Amino acid sequence: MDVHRSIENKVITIYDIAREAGVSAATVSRVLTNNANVRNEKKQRVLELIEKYNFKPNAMARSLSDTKSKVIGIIAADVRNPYYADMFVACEIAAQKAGYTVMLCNSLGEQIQEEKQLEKLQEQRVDVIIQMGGRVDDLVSNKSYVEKVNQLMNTIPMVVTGKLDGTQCYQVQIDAMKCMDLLTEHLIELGHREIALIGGRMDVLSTFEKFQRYKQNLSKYQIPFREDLVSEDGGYDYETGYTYMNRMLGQGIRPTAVIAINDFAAVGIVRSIQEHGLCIPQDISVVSYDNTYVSELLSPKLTTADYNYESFGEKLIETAVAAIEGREMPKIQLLPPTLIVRESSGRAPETKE
Amino acid sequence: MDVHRSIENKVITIYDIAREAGVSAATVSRVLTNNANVRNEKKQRVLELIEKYNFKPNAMARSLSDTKSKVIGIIAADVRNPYYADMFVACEIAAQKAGYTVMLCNSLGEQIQEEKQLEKLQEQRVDVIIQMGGRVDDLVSNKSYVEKVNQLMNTIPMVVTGKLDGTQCYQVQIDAMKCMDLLTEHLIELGHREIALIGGRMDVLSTFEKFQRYKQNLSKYQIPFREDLVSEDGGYDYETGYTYMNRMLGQGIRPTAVIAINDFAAVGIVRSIQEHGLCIPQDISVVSYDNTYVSELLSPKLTTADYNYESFGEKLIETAVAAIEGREMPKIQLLPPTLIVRESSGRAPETKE
DNA sequence: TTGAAAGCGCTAACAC
DNA sequence: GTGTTAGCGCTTTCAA
Repeated sequence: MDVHRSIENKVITIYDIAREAGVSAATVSRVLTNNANVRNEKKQRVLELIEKYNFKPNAMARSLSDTKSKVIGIIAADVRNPYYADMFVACEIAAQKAGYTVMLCNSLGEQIQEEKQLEKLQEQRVDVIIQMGGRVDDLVSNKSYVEKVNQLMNTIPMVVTGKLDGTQCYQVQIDAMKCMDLLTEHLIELGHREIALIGGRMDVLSTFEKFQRYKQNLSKYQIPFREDLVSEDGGYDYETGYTYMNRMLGQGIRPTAVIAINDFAAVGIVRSIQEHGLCIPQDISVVSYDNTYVSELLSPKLTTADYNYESFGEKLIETAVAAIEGREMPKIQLLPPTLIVRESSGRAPETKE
Repeated sequence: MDVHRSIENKVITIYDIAREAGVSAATVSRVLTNNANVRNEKKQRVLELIEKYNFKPNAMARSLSDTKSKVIGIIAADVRNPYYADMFVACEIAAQKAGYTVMLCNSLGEQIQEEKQLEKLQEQRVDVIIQMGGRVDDLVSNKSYVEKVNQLMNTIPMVVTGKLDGTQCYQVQIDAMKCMDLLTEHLIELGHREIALIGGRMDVLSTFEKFQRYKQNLSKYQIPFREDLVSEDGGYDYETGYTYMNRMLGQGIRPTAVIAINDFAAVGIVRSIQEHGLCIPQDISVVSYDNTYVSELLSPKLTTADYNYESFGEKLIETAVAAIEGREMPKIQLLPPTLIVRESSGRAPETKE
């Protein structure tokens, strides 16, 4: 017994509208979709009734009929991470502009979840799936996931923020190398030559690329690479930054600058440095990736690489919509980051120059 | 021309399965829904084909047929705020357990957006709508929004994290008064008697309640209420905390403790205090609301009121599902907060005792 | 310009 | 147990 659908409140359909307007359901549909001519007089009558009853066409019925749901499925690693939250909201806004609705699923680091989400979105008959984070970040793509996706892509196109080798997913990525260039060049210009790199796992594509680029950049400026200035595999959280920085400082290793793999790691790094009685940026500069709001909350505020989430979202949706419509798009699109200089980076200490 | 649906990859239906299994579509449907007996032999044949073709039933068709979409619409103010992100993820997890999918919309502080989202979710024929933040936070509910919601509730039940006077929405709220009790009692026990309250707007229900309770608690402990220790209407962000604390300290007003309206405001307050050369908690204690991860990132880590997002999400979904099924539920449910003591609160300075 | 009718893919009532 | 049938609410030919 559904209390929310009493007799006087039955949910109304185009047939109800049609009957009262003295036209056929087809005609009501025509004014709804607005892609066929209807005599103005009738159109007005229909419009008034729609208004009167606050009629909203049933999206399920519509998509059943034209096999397009007008919804974009999004799988994110975790929206509680502001990086994904920023991207998701940017996508939502862009999608709305394009006439689409989004449906968000969080995989929360669970590989099984990712596959379940894929299936769920498939059941919902979303028109396209965008995946950000998770398996698509892997340096070497997971075989069974690739198979799953390939199977799915027989019917639903996908766009990812990383890659998925062996699939035809569209890739919209931030230019990780360029990010590293921005950060290292900024530091080197400030006179730094002992630059640490902390956080991140090497089996993550973007991290791996950053690490490679870091080495290239050092050698470009004739700075020797030092094993003791980079963390072995770590994570992307506060703990990672805090632990590695503590270890480094504890061993008497004193870089003049630290590149954190993201804003969270940076927070841990900053805390460790401050607890060691050192000042940022006077003694040590700290820079990072992502430019989430965390970088503005911290004291000092962080110098960080920004991705321009708004245009990232737009590009993602643009690509997704193009994929739906079967229009050609480049398989890989790289987005340029920009550097946001704040308080956490400064000239290298005198003694080091 | 849909490139993703070539001939060999047509999306298959129960009819395809039925034909190949030599049974009727109804039988396939029966094994799908699993709520009618099917001879085991046939069942197996069907199951194998489902597996073979990786068949996923079309959720649109299903909901069209039984007028239940099994999706829960969620309107949040802004998932980029960790408070909402935590709640959303908790809801998503609870919803999945209950066999539901969630659809998230962010209103982003736009009143028009809120109404649009309502309509969109209505079109999607979600089974229930949960709104967290936005108009449901208003101390005095917006007339036209109430009307809109009442209209909607003829067909779709709603549950809100605040209230909507003049509607029959289910309310699942955090006990704001209890929150304030926790914080003030903690501070008073630590010997504080000059307790400031910073941030928040008085036209927001929970803030208003906190403010009232703050006054009650002071009087309960015979502490005089001082106008100069509370901010007039402010916001819920870093700036608010920073600005008000600066003003207070600048005017020579020196509370021994500050209650921030949320973690973000707390960050601004902490920074202001530190910039004035004061120590937390030795000179001034700072406590806040929400226990988002921000409270752990900050230095010192914040003492804050926690809401147990997991059970909040569960309660929200439980109520939503009950509403869908027409089961009785209390119209108002209050969730008890708990106090998380970290580094930012300590005994009041000696001179003040 | 408009209506009749078929169909989108599924569920459920009804027979057998 | 299982098939037949009738919708669910919309869009879209096809005729008129």
